[in-house]
Amino acid sequence: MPVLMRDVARKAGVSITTVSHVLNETRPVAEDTRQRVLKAIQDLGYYANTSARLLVRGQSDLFGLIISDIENPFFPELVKSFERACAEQRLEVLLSATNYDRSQAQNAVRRMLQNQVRAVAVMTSQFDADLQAQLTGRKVPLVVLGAGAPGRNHSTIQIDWLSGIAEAIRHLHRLGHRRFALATGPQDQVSAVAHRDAVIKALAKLGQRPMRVLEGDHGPESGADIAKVLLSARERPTVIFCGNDRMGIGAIGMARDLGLRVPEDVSVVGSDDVWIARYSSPPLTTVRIPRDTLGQLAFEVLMKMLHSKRRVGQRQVLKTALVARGSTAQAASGQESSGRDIRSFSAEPESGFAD
Amino acid sequence: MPVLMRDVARKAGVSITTVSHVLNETRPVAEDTRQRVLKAIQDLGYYANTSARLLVRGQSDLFGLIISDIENPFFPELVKSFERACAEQRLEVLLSATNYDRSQAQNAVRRMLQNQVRAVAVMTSQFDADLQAQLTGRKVPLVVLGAGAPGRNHSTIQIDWLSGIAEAIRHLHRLGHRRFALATGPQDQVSAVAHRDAVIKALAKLGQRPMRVLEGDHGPESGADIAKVLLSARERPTVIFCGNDRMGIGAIGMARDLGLRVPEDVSVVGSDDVWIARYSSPPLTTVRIPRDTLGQLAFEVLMKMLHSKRRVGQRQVLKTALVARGSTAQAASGQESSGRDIRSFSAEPESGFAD
DNA sequence: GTCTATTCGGCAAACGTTTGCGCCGTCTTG
DNA sequence: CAAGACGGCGCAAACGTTTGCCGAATAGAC
Repeated sequence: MPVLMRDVARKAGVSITTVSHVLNETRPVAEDTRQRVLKAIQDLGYYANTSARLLVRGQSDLFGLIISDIENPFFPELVKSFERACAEQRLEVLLSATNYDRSQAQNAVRRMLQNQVRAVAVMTSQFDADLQAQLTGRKVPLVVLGAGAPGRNHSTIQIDWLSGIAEAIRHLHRLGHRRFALATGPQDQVSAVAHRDAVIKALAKLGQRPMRVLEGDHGPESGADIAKVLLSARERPTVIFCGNDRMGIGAIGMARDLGLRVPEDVSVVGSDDVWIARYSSPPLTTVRIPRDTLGQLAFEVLMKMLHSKRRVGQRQVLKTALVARGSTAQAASGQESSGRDIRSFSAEPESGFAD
Repeated sequence: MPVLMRDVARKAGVSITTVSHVLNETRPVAEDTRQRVLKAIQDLGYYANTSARLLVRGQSDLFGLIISDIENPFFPELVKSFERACAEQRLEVLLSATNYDRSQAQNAVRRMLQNQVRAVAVMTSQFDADLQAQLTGRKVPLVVLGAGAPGRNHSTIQIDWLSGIAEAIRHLHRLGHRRFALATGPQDQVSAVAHRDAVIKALAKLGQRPMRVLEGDHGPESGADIAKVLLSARERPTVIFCGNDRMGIGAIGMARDLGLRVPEDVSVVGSDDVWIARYSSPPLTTVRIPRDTLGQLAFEVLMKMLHSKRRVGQRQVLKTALVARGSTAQAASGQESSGRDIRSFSAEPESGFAD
């Protein structure tokens, strides 16, 4: 039983044209007429039918946001900051998750196109050139966050992992750590590869190499599994550098289960700084990526693309930063020198933990 | 530059009618014609314009879901299970968050109505009778989760806090605990009140009363603040029973900061069983509310309402259950008898921690 | 060969808005 | 008092689909 504009018009004794103009403030209407119309709208609880409006306008008030997984605590904060930025311009957000599945990513794109979003921000690995092209081909401004090669038709906001990770590595190095192990995220995700490479590069700057590199799936269980392997080996690392906070928390839990103390026996570093990192025990040292800024920035980039004639892609870089907390400390003495000269450990990812 | 049905029709050499029928499988089309049309659709990358379709059909393929806050880790799992249930019936989900704000709740309702959702599930305290009426008045099937008085025009799925909480209390009582303190969520939220009442009732069954009841805001900081007050008092509780897991984790952190051991010196219980509860240290004992079932159930209730002529509201109850983990243990001896006869402590909420 | 049944597919009207165009009074100006 | 300007508003065409109705063509029955 929808209430239509004509109902409002009849009740206010005007034409639907006038109602429309009152609603959209798109041409002056005499004050008393205006009041009558507004009253009728109130009384009837009228809302404009979005479909009809969209159909004739050919343009929605929607910005799209495609993420990997709403359950991954990395994303909600991003979603919120993006939504906040949009809300300020009276824009709404159409959210879609890929759940790490290519076909769901395709589905997300379809949703965006069908709902005629004005622009789209994407942060997920399941987003190949084809999917990008489906959007850019329709002239939909697109910004790819975190991963993504720069292209002429879309913008990118890249995460400068190196800044924060180098800071973390220097910090640990100063604390005497020389035996670093790496628990990476799934290496079929661009961002996880970027993270891994940054760690290796930062280590290299200090003349170090990771003892071992093991691949997980970004879930806490995989962090625990990897920690178990690392910590039961003959030569234990003094630092486990994890691909995200959830793996870090899993690693801390496993260390405790193995009777080791964190950070006295082993330091653990996470990545992302999701809220829980502050409340684990010990609180997790991590590399923060500023998600509130990220959402805001993504929005601004899209706005700029919308308003410029030449829809050329921009490229931005967002710095990360070390957040030092309780899960890292001075290296246990007696180990710090022995690890100095590591010879035969591979820096290539080993398998066994990908999902 | 949208691709329209007429583009497809021209390319396939048929009328738009035929294209439509191919698309919707709404009347038989000769196989070769069908193939030509499908090919054209493929080649052009055509997607039906949702607005136009909606406008004529008068009905969308959308189910609405209104939650409080996407950053609250309670909700993502609910969202996902609801989405999964919908996806199986080829329905999409329109998600809106109130962010604990009445005007945003109103906004969410407007979105639902404007997008002509078929049905709506709501789980947030910011949802009064007026908002409900706006939906039910438009004959939109509505199910209210968790809180909500039953009504004739909408369904409810209530959370039976008592089942799980009583289990937890009995468990703790058997372990010798007699000094319970309560860290509740904000008491202007129906669900937080229900939770509190259930705890008090479960205690009463065993002839106990809470030593103190302090009100927080469901955030970890408030859990920490409350723990500080409780644990620095002369008479310490042996159990802090929290309104949700985040407060529980905050409480554990504070206990550690105060030099107390969990669970040896004080047991902490959370509520909800969000994923992080498993990975705190010690892992948090909690009262689980089955969110996957909840989303599924909400969907089924809505479907039933849609398909029955008389849109009368149903009422369901969902049981909770204790999940015993490492944050609870035997009460410290020497305290367990002294708390036996508590006299003068108030069981009414004290103020000072609401946001 | 005619008639009927059946298969296939097009025509055009709706869906609820927005908006260009234009009409009707009233006010201002000389 | 004539004429132009202007404020206030309505008419009707469009937006891209879906779908009831109908026509054309072919096949089958007699």
